[in-house]
Amino acid sequence: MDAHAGRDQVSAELMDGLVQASFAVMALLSRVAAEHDLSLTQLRVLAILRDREPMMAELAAHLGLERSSVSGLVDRAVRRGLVRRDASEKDGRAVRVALTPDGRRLAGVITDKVADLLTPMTRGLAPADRRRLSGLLARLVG
Amino acid sequence: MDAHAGRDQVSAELMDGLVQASFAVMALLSRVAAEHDLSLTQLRVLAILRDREPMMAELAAHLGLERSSVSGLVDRAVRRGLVRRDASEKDGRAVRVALTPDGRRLAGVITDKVADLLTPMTRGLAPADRRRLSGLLARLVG
DNA sequence: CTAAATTAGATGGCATTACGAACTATTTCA
DNA sequence: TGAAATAGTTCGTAATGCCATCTAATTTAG
Repeated sequence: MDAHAGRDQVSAELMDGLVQASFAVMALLSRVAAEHDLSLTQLRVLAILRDREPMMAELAAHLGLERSSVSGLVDRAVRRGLVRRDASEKDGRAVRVALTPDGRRLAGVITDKVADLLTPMTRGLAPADRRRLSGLLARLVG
Repeated sequence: MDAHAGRDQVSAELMDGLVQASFAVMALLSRVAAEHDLSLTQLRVLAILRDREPMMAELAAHLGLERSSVSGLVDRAVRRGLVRRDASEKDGRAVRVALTPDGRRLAGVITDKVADLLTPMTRGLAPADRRRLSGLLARLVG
């Protein structure tokens, strides 16, 4: 399409690949989330809490959301019994968010399901290519 | 964590890479969208309409949304002057959705901006690696 | 040591998003 | 022609996420 002789710009092909692959992955994640009556954000919360017990503000930072948005998010997760609010002992204002056993269980199930669904997406790639892709993506996000 | 000697499962590393890279790309897209007072979905609509003038139902299929969701989406885009609803001549019920000149202009600006922001993400990759990644992603989504 | 400023989080009001069910208008087909 | 199917819209509902505001606890200054 537009040539855009970009000095050092990402190529249109790479941009397209990244964007399309991302949408595909997000669609897959949304599907899995929906199967368990979760939003994508709730799914993210479970994933984040798998190896952290952050304060509300930290969780908000991880999610890239405002504190106020996370309040309601955590409310709903608590109502479902997936997440727990623990009062901090150091700071009477602060709250530590943690998975309940149910939440941890669900997080595991979801991880497995995502792997299940991601597998056919990578069908076209030989094992060596998968390893290559894995390495390249790691360097991309790292 | 869990070994899960998956017969042919996607590796935990690849899953992580794909998911994390996708979230990074989506965050970037959301940021660009927000800069122009658009939601991620509105941004997608503009991108889709760049090379199509679909019926409402086709647009819904592209987005993976219900028809009813797309009605409001298009309403708001029309109100902003980004998108046009053309009555089909073949079918008195059908509506063709198309970009207005303003919408097309904005779509172009956004594409450029996305390329701009994607570039630093790929800073860690040598040109050859970028091409490799591009090819691998193409095969992933293709 | 108290008063002011800061911080953590919650709350309320708002627009958007997305869904499903019900509705209208136009085809299509029997 | 009349019944069924189809294209979109509308309506009611829940969730998301923002901002501004509020409360309570903690720091910092004077």
